[in-house]
Amino acid sequence: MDGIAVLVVEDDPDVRRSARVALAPHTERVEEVESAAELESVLAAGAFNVVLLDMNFVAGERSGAAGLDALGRIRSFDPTIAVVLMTAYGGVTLAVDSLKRGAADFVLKPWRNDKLVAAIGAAAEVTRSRRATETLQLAALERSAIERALARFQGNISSAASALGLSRAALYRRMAKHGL
Amino acid sequence: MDGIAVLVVEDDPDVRRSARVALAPHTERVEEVESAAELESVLAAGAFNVVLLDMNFVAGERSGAAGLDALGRIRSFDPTIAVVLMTAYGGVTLAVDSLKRGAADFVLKPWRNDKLVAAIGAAAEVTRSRRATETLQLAALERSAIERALARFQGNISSAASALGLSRAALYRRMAKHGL
DNA sequence: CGAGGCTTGTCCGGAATCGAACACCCTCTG
DNA sequence: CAGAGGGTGTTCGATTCCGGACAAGCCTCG
Repeated sequence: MDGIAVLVVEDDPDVRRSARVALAPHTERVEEVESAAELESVLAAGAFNVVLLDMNFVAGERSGAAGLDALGRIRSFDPTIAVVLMTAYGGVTLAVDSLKRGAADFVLKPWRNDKLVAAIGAAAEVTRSRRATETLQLAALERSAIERALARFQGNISSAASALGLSRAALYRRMAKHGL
Repeated sequence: MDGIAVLVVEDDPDVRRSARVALAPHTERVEEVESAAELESVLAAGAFNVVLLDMNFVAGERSGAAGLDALGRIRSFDPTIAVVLMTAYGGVTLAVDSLKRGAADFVLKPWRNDKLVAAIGAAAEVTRSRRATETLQLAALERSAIERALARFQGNISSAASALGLSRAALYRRMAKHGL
C-alpha cells in the first residue's frame, strides 16, 4: 500500500503506538497527534490521504461527541479525505451516526491489525477516487455529462440532447470537440 | 410528513403490520411486499421515495446477505432512493457495512415508533435532495460549478476562471447569464 | 405495402462568444 | 514614495456556435 500517508488522532500513547506498529509496514508514512486541537494546520502541512480518528479524547467523555466534532472539522477542511473512526465504546447507533456524518469506516478497539490495515487501505482508495473526480474544469464536467447522457439513453442523440438542454446539432459539435 | 411513499420489504406479517401502524399516520402511503423477488417492478410502478428493507427474509438466514443483495439491486435500479435497513440481529460490523454499501440508515428491531418515523422522514429528505441535484442539464451543471469555484476562491474572479478553464471575460459572461 | 413517427447526419445565414488589451485600483516591499 | 504584482470591469474585431431546415433511413401499425 504505497503512497498512503495516515494521520492518527489519539490521546492514549499505547494506542498510538499500536496503530503505528500495525500501519507503518503497510504505508508510506504514519504521523500522530495527541489531540484534535490543531487538526487543520497538521492536515494542511502534511498531505495525508487517510485520518484514523479516535472518538473520545476528552477525559471521562465516552459519547463520541468529540470525535464527531473533529470529523465535521476535517470534512469542512478537506471533504475529499477519508476518515476512519475508532472507539472502544461504540454501538450500532454511534456507528450508523458516524457513517451518516461522512466517516468512511468505523473500527472498534481493540482491533485486529489485518482488519485495521485493510480498512486504512480501503479508505485511501476512497480518498483517491474522490480526488480524481473532483474537478471544476467546465470542459471535463461537460464531457462527463455528455457521456452519462449517452449512456442513460443508449446512444440516442435526440434524447441525450434533450436531457442536456442542447439541440442535436449542438450536441454533435460538443461530442466532436470532446472526441466522443 | 406529507408526500412520503414508503415501500416496506419484510417477510414477517407481524412486523409488516407494526411498520404500517407506525408509519401510516405520518406518510402519504405505505406499501408492503413480502420478499425481494419483484423489487424492481414494484419500485417502477410505485413512485416511492423510501424503502424500509429487512435484511433477513430467507428462512434461517441471519447474516444480512439477502438484504445487502437487495440493497445493491435497489441502488442499481434507482440510485436516488434512500434505503433504510432493519434487522434484529445486527452488530456494529453489519451496520457499518450497510452504510458503506449505500444504505441511508440502519434500524434495529424491535424499534421505537418515533425513531422509525424520524428515520423514514430523514431518509425521504435524502431522496429529495439526491433527486434535486441529479441533473444532466449542462446549464445547471455550469452554474453549480461556477458557484463552487467562486466559493472555493472567495469571489476571486481570476482564480475561479482559471480553475474553470475559462478566461476572466468569459467567466463574467457566464456569471451574468446565470444571474450570479 | 404505405403512412406516420421517430431517428440519423449535415448545412448555412445570423447570433453569440472569444480573449488580448486597456484603464484603473490596492497592497506590499525596498 | 515608487514600483511590482496582484486584482478589478469592460471593449471590440475575429472566430465560433447556434438551431431550424433538409434529406434520408428504420420500425411499427393499419
